[in-house]
Amino acid sequence: MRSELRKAGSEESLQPVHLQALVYLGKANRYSNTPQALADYLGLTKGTVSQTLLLLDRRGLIERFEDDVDRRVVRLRLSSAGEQLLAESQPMLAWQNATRNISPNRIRNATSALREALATLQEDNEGAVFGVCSSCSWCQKLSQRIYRCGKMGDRLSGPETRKLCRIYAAKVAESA
Amino acid sequence: MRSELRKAGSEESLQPVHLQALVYLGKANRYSNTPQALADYLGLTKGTVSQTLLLLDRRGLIERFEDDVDRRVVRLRLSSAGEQLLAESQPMLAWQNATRNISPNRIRNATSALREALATLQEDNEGAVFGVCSSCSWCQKLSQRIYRCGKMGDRLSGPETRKLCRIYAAKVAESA
DNA sequence: CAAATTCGTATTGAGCCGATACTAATGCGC
DNA sequence: GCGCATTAGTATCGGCTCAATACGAATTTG
Repeated sequence: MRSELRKAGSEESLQPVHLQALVYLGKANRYSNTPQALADYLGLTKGTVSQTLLLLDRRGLIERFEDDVDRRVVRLRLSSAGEQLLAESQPMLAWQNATRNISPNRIRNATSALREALATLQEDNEGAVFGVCSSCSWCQKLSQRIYRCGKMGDRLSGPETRKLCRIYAAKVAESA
Repeated sequence: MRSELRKAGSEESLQPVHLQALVYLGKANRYSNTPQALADYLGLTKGTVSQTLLLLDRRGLIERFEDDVDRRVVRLRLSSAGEQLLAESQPMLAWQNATRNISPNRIRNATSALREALATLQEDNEGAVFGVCSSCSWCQKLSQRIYRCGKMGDRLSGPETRKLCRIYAAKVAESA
């Protein structure tokens, strides 16, 4: 994975951590597109992440804009150049390819086991727990296409419930 | 994982990569305890790894000695201090704990799927393929406790067949 | 409104990392 | 035996990540 990331990044002369940041920003929902959330996700300090974002901004790969409500926080978004770079280099593609010889069923089973292990690991670490809305205990389905976050009280579109959130709360009573 | 490794290392003021190197050296068999093998394993250049080893040597965590046959190669071994540090910090312990709520059967299935994905990934990368002797196609069982590496022609003890090898060749005909 | 807290930034220093150049040992062809 | 290419490892240099610290600005609390 280290080699893979370094190779993918070197073609654009980006460091591994820059690619990881871009990947994250491409998946972060409205509650999670801030420098602090990215720092929690990457396990780095906010100062370090601030430097990373400075670089990505200079390269025109992300856009930064103020939050309307709390004018301290900065919202982050992939620029079109950033999305294009991500689509071209596809750092995760190698992993998808690596599973081509494995049956979908085994992949599903392995994925769910790993997801559980990750949740436990994150809890042990008392670190931020990230997850997608669709498996979050706060997520409510209002109608065919409208969801709602019970924690924040906002309505969410279907696509947004497939994004990554920093205030994720795992559903309990999964397995013994 | 990044946080975990950084935290475990910071207690000894070691960087993540240093711990990874120690973990590797604790698992590498007689064909794989060289700087070059470590570089392949970590996906770093030999020059970079040379620096890492210099540091680990200064700290007394590893021992370096010449190979008898080829006097260019350097053999690496954990010192007792290195083994102790590894046993205390146990960078992998967090992962084991994270799987405590998952049934052994699911863990086995997930592990085998991941192992397959890793092999495919390594082949795609044309990188070094590492694996343990027990699942290597070169490994022959001579008797109850004696094995043999068909590639190198050496006899191997039972414990050694559970170590990590750089000249690993995956068994074919596993699944479609 | 003052104090404490939180989000983000700027700066500094330690140290990883790759690139390059180098030495030394081995193997190949003669 | 004697060049030539190859391989294992080291030394040096510059770019850059990263944590620590300090700071400014906005928000919250009492």
